[in-house]
Amino acid sequence: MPRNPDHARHRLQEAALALFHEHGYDRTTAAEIAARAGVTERTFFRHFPDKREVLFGGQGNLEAALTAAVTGLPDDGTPLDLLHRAFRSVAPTLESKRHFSAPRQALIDRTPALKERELAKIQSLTALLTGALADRGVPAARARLAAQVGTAIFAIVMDTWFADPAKPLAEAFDAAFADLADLSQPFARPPA
Amino acid sequence: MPRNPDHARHRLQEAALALFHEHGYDRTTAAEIAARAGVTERTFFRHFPDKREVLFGGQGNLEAALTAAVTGLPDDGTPLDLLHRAFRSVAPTLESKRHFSAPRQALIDRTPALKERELAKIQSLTALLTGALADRGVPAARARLAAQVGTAIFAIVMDTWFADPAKPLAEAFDAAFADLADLSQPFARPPA
DNA sequence: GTCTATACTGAGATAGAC
DNA sequence: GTCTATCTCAGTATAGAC
Repeated sequence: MPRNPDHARHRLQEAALALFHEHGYDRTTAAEIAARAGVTERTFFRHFPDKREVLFGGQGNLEAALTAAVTGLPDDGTPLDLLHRAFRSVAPTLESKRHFSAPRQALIDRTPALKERELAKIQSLTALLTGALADRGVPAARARLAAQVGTAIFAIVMDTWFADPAKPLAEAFDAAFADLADLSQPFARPPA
Repeated sequence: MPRNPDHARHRLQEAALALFHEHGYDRTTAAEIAARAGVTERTFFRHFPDKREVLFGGQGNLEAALTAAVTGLPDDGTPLDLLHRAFRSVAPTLESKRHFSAPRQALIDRTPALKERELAKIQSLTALLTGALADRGVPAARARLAAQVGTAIFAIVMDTWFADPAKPLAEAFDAAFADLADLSQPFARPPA
């Protein structure tokens, strides 16, 4: 029997996304995914420690790109400014993958188990960005707060962009970071 | 037939925390928890939809208190001010429960499966606060951003407070919101 | 309360790449 | 020969169905 050493992982991910889309996450078994990919169930769990992870593997690119951007950007600006520019720098890449990431996100949003995993990934990104800011000399507490606020903005922008891709991502990031300032301004109750 | 179903739930939670502490989350089975609480495994899953949830049941009080605070506070101030005061209002309650919540949090922090669930609970709180702010007239996008930033601050403050309870929670909230103002100050002015 | 599907784990064997 | 990916077999625990 022929072995397909490097491609089994990728085939598993494609099979998983297709089956999840057809029957839903809960109604798709790991054995079914493995069968469509041409491997055994046990092989599935060697590539992915659990069923949720099959949709999140190979996502290290974004994390690496963002941390590299934060590390490599010119020195001027506040921590939030650094994150703002880092987010802008990955906007083209994100936009080029929308055809894949949008349906994937829709699936995640309607599957609580996957939503939990996504939140954990976001927290992992927050930790990486905290470290990247700290490495540049930002005091630990400020770095952490900035990273947390930054990933919160990132998540909101991505969510609204998935709902309506009309506005370019870079502009959405600009608007969201500008909105941060508005939060310090008062608001009025609606007329009764 | 047990006569105190409400107590069974509480006994299950206490048994779970104790066993998780003794043997770790992964190495504790739902059957073991049920046995120590004097009920069957089936009863465990009737009270909690899954094993993770046993540590998060009965946490609706905090969510209710925070949303009620946001809804009931006087009108003046920014969205972040509202959240700031809401957090301050629950600080005494949080401090009174530290003897229970601190070891619980330590267990969550070293158990990825529980950390995921906690992040989902935080997101649920974020959604509630977003709604509470929106009900007061804060525009939807601003409400969401404020709630997201607010819960990020809340999580950071709780984490540092668990690590070092020396500073009172109310003061920690004051300091964290002040730090946030520092982070966003450069963005308060329109770009040149 | 009972039964069962399925997610996940461990140990050992096999097959090909190097 | 080593190394790594895969398979086989046997098992436990969660969670949902009955």
